[in-house]
Amino acid sequence: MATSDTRTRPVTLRDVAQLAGVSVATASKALNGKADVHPDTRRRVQEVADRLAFTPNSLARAITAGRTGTVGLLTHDLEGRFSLPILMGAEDAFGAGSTSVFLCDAREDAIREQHHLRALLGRRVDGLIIVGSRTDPRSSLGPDVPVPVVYAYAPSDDPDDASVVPDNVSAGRLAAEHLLTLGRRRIAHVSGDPTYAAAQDRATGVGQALAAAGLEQVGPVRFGSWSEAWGRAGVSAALDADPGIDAVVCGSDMIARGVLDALRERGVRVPQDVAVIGFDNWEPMIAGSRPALTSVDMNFETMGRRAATRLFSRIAGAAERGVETVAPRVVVRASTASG
Amino acid sequence: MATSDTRTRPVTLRDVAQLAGVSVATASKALNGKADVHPDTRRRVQEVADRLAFTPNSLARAITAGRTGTVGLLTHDLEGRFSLPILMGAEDAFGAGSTSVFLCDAREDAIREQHHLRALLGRRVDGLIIVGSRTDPRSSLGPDVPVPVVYAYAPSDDPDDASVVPDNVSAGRLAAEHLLTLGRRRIAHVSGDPTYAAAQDRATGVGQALAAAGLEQVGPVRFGSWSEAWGRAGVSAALDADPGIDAVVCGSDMIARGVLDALRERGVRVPQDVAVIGFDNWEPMIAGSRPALTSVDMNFETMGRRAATRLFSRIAGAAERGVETVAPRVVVRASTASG
DNA sequence: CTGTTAGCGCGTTCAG
DNA sequence: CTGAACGCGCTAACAG
Repeated sequence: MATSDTRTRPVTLRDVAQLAGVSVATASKALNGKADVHPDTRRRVQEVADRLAFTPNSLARAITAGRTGTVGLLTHDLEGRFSLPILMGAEDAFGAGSTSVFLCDAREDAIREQHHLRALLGRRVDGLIIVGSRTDPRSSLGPDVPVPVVYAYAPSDDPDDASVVPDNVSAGRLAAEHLLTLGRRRIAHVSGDPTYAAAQDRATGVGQALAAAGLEQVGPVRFGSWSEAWGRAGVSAALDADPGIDAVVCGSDMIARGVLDALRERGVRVPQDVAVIGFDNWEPMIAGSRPALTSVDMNFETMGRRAATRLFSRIAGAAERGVETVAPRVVVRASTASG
Repeated sequence: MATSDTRTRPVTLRDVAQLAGVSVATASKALNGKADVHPDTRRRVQEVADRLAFTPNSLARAITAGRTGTVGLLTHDLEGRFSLPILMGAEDAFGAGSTSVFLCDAREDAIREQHHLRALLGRRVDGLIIVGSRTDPRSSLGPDVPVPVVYAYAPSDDPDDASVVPDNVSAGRLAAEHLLTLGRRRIAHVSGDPTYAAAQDRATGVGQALAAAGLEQVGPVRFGSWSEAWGRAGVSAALDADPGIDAVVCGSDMIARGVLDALRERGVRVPQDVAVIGFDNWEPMIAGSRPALTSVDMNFETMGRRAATRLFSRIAGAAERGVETVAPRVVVRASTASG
């Protein structure tokens, strides 16, 4: 039957050369746009290659080139909230085609990380992007990895490594400044798990902005967990303590979602009575919120692009080290609409 | 120290052999556990390899082996809702280590798909998994792809291809049967975009279960969009038309989330007055819902494992063709708790 | 302009 | 038990 040739050996350059009646070297030069090939010859070779659907074997090419045109993306972010945008940014930066990305999920497990690391190095990736699951510094892979490494989202604890991280302090500042711009003066902050650097950093940023405006935050930062349930509970506690609150900074969009629900149920109007802002600009949370939620976007795609770009520089031999932050931006929606 | 040469060329088998004072062949045999090597020699080679952190070059190995130990996962699912669980299932099935996965995002774009396809084939992947963004059949890559292909989530329109898809008809049936088990008899169905096969299939399943129980659905299937807003609007319309509804099947967890909110705001108690069930068991939606949402899990990870397993069979030469469905399961939570 | 030769890193014969 | 030689697919350097 037709499937007899199931294992059709892929077409090689040799096949093309043979059918075009030239040597492999000539065929190679013709297809790679090198000089010193007669136009006619080039065209003929090109034609045959197309007809045979010839795909050059990158592996063989890699042997001599010394580079495989492949990078590894080793993530610990199970759900892909950070790693997918980063992957997309990286794909963009690498320019479709010349570089491909191996994605491995280490699931917060050092053993698995080690394992994938070996697998990736064995496949001779040209470089590695390591994505953490929180913004707290993580242990460096060390200087003995034979390829350049860039850490994304979670920085390496070794300042000599290259890291690209979101700027949560700026994000906090931006959030508070946005509320201040609207004329809000009695601002509370309901955040998530206080063991997360992201929670602390955002709180720091909020504090800076308020201090700069000569204001004090209404009540302490109410830390809890990264959940809607906590958002509901946290804002209730805040309102009970200080009914005069006119804005709430929420540690994440999920928390904001809970805050919005609780406010609505208490009959507090958003944004007229209280303005609400979240962090992450996470579509699934934003989409259903009432009113539509203003949020600080951490620009993960940019982070991916930057990580990829820095990795490229390092692959090319540049020194590239230290932590680079990615500036966030406020996406304004109804929950802080002026008026 | 050694790190002076930043671009430390990866250690090759030759290096190991030299330092161990043996030939490459001996080193190879020693490290690969082949017979006919003196135990002492083996140990010495092993030691040197460890000391040098030698990682065998899979690329070179692939040359002779004819297989690269690499598969491509080409997805159109931007957000990773399907492709990430599938990736994880695939990683599991491949057994950590021997096989790595190239993940590419084609973003619903045929050009990009073609492009990534070439890149993957050029890297000589042993096989491909193609993940669609909806369960509607997609055009086959055709028989000319030189490696085995398995389609996941979206089946190929060519029955000779191998596909692994969620069983949405069963899912609909399971959902309705679950409600029937609870004693609910007046069941409405609020679903999403009717152009999606998933919406139609789930509706079909619901209809089958009701018919089998000798019941009629309360009102038509209310199609709309895959959004919370539509969930709120849809259930309101349903209730206005038929106040006696005692259960609602929701086309997705997002819709269910909207339905729950609308019911609560109307003073309808869940599950006492109306039971609610969704589809997908999507954690971000489930987490914040009040009460906790019962949902039909489509078992994406299983889908990934099955896709990987079938791909393996095909790589090994098996015939493997046709569409395989993955059975869903109901995850019961408070929104349908009995009592 | 084109063909020949060498070699990349590794596994695999096949002689020693 | 060991080592030299071959080949995988391709490109670079050199001859013609």
